[in-house]
This record gives sequence, C-alpha cells and structure tokens, in this order.
Amino acid sequence: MLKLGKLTDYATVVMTALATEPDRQRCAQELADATHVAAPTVSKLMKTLSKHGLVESMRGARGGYRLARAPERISVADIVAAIEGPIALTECAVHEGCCTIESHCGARSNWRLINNAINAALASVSLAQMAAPLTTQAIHFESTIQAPRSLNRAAAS
Amino acid sequence: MLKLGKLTDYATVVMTALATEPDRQRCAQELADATHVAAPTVSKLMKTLSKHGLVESMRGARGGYRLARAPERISVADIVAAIEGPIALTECAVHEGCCTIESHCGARSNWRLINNAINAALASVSLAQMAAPLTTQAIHFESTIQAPRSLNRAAAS
DNA sequence: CTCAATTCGGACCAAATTGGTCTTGATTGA
DNA sequence: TCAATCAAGACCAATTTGGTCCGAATTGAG
Repeated sequence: MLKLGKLTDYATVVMTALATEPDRQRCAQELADATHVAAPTVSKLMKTLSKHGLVESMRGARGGYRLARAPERISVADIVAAIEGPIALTECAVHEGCCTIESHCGARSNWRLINNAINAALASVSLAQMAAPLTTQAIHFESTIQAPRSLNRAAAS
Repeated sequence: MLKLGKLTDYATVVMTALATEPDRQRCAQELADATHVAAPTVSKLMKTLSKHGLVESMRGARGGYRLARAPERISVADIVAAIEGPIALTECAVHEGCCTIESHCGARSNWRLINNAINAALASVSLAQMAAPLTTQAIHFESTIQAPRSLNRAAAS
C-alpha cells in the first residue's frame, strides 16, 4: 500500500481545521466536532503533535490548542513525521547494518535517495496549501535526486 | 513511519539480483542463495511478481524465473505496486466517499496531488539504476505537482 | 512412459502493529 | 473551591504482516 496510517490522515485534517483560524485556540472537543473525528482520538493526536512542537497547548479551563507556527511554516512532512516517526521507506535507509543481507545488496544507497525525494515532496506542501478550500493553486515541486557531491565527483573522474 | 514492508524491500533486492543477469533464468533456491532471503519467502515474492507481470516463470524441471522486461523498463514503483498494492497514502485518495468526514475535509484533493508526486518519484527510478553496484550516477528527477488544467483555469478566471 | 524437479496457488499461523478507549492526575480560570 | 481541560500512559481488540507449509499442476530428461 505504501499508505500512511489513519491517525496521520486525521492529524492533517485536524491541523487543517486549526489552520483555517490560526489565532483562535480550540479545545479537543471543538476540534472533534469540526472534523468529525472521535474526541478521544483528537485528544491523542494533539498530545503527540504538541510533543513535537507543532501545536501549543493551553491547560486549564478555557484551555485548548493552537498552531505553534504560521500554517505556511508547517509542512505535511512535519505532520507525518510527528505521528508516524521519521520517514524511512526501508529499515536500512536509516539504521546502517541492521540488515542481514547488507553486504549482498547494492540497492541500499539508492533507497536512501528515493527516501529523500519523497521527503522533499512531503516537505514542499505546507499546511496553508492543504487548508485551501479547493485546489485553487498549483503545488510546485521540483526535486533532483542525486548522490552526494563526493560520489558524483568520483564517478565523473 | 511511512515505510514499506520488508517484503517489498526483499522484492527489490531479488529483482536487483535478477537484473544483474537479465537473460539467465534462475530458480527460487538460487535467488535465495544469492540474496540471503529465506527460500520460501523468495518463492512467495516471485509468485506475486509473476502475477503482476514483472517476471516470467518457467515451470517444470530446469524451470525458474526471469525478468519479463528489460531492467530499464521496470521501475521501483512497479515493484512497490505489485507487492503492496496501489500506492495510496490516504484511503480516500483512491476510494471516493469511503470517508466519514468527507464533506468537512478540504484536504482530499491535495492529498491526491502529493500521492502523484510520490508515485512519480518511485516511477523515476528504474531497476537498472538500482542494480548499479554503487551510486555512480545521479538519479535525476523533476516533478511539478499541479492541479488538473481545468481546476487551474477555473481558479484563474 | 515414467520420474524427478520445480512452480503455482492457497491455506495457515504467530507476531507485530495499529486504531481507539479509558483512567488517573495535574493545571488553570472563574 | 470547583469545573473544565490537557497530560501521560495503560490497555484492548482488530487488522496487518511476515513467514511456513502442503498438495496440485507442469515440464524436461531418461
């Protein structure tokens, strides 16, 4: 599937809702009503998002949540990373040497490049763009996947 | 995590192995030895890959598997799609209307664009490139995510 | 024609992950 | 002081995933 979990999906929806009125703070229940996501789930999401610094939380009565930054400065990649952890298509793209077939595998380094490309794609879309009621604007994204300079130089020489 | 399953990872490794000698056909056991992936797992993988037309299978004694196309014409996206099913980050990116909060959600259409971008990234890397022993070549990939013309026109007017 | 090798197509199971709920405690404003 | 709210995490049920195994079909070789 290469799909991300429902929680991540919900998180973007909730964040999008927050982004429509970045200044107003809202409690978990309000967000649940607005997005039709179950209240306990919203609560859980917000905790995680707060821990990763994407939203600010106000405690006590009249408390609630608010975006920690302007919607333009929060990317989809941020949200995905907060909920699902670091983006890593393959295990070994991050942890070197945890792979039983490591030495027999010329594909590792290439996976890392692909990883980066996907990261770039997700990072190129801001919450502000997601919150646009319709896709009234094109999302421009260009990425050139390439090996580190050192490697390229070596190959060129 | 936004990670793909180990099976998909293994599939790329096995396919990469096949790509090193595209003409020679090899049985499951040989591939297992070459890649250090458990033999039954290789078998399972090959069945799936065969069903999706990425490899050809020869039955009977002296049977085995072979790439169905030239390594240059098989992309990472092909392999991922074969093992994990269609690439769809969010459920609703594919199945319209299976979402309980559908009407409250301005993010849907944007998700589809992101989806396409990732697809493009995966499709831009061929098996031949993965099989290159080291990353001696840069992988060039450029993608411009944008809404369908009709939508853009509507927005512009 | 017969036999051995090999793939095919499932069924199948155990383990890990995920989605979601609940409880308890801390914090704040009225 | 009290009610509302977030914080932290335990907890469970359900799904998904990784992996094994078996019988049937197919083919080449003797």
